[in-house]
Amino acid sequence: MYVSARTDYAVRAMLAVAAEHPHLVKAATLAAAQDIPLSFLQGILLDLRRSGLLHSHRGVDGGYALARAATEITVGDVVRAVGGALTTVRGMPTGTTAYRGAAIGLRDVWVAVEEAIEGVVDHRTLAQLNNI
Amino acid sequence: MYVSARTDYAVRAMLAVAAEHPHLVKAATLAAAQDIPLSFLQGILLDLRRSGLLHSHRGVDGGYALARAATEITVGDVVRAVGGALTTVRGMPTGTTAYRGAAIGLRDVWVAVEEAIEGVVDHRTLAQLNNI
DNA sequence: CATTATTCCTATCCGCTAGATAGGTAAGAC
DNA sequence: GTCTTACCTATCTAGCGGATAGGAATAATG
Repeated sequence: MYVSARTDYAVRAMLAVAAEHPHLVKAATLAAAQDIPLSFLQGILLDLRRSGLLHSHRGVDGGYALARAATEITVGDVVRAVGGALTTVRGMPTGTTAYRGAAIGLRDVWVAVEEAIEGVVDHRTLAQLNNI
Repeated sequence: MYVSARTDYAVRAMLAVAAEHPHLVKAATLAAAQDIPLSFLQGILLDLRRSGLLHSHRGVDGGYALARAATEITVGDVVRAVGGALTTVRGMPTGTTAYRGAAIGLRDVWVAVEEAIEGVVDHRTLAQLNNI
């Protein structure tokens, strides 16, 4: 059970952007505030923009802002935006793997794990996390 | 959220061994039955033995057997045996990471995710999964 | 309108670890 | 002693984490 650096960084960056809503925040500012390698962060921000979670603007005083309200974005949305599926087993989405023999029942365990994770991340919005 | 190949293989191997309890099962038999690379599986079996989940025996008619009853081994036990901590974020155990600024609340989310996963894997025994 | 500074965007390269493989060593049964 | 099997070590490969360099778009300024 492993949460990748890419996923962790993505949620932290989204929270930092949400805290400044609706103002634009520069990638360099996010990198410094959350201690994230800038170039790596830029690739993550690109994924978040393509997934429709962020809006970007170039030029002087450019930066990133939330594409919709912080109350309408969950942690699960962010995880799926940068990682594809919420949960994977050996790189494959949970539930697509074919088990056989004594391991047939294992598939249901991984599915149950995924549902348990969904129960947490799909009910935590960025707005809730920002109200410390 | 990733389940590594190592973890998936470990649980499948344990289920295959449990199905033959209390007879010894050879590593090559496990590899063929569950379609796991033999050499990779041998390293996993070594971890499971060192963690006290398996008992091994060398020589002719050697192999592996459960160290305790299948009713007393959970999926969580196996996951922890091969992966160290049940859940990690960027390679660090959940709860040990230090967040700051707008991301302070994120730690509690990952902790909640870990507890949700524990609720599943720590209540599924090998015996339950073998009774299909 | 052209220039320029700023910023997002893209492509490429490097180190590390997991996944996977092959070969050699030690222990138990006959 | 010989065979079989677990056990250990070394090696190869692909992908993630991270760094560097440059290109493309935007807005301010003269």
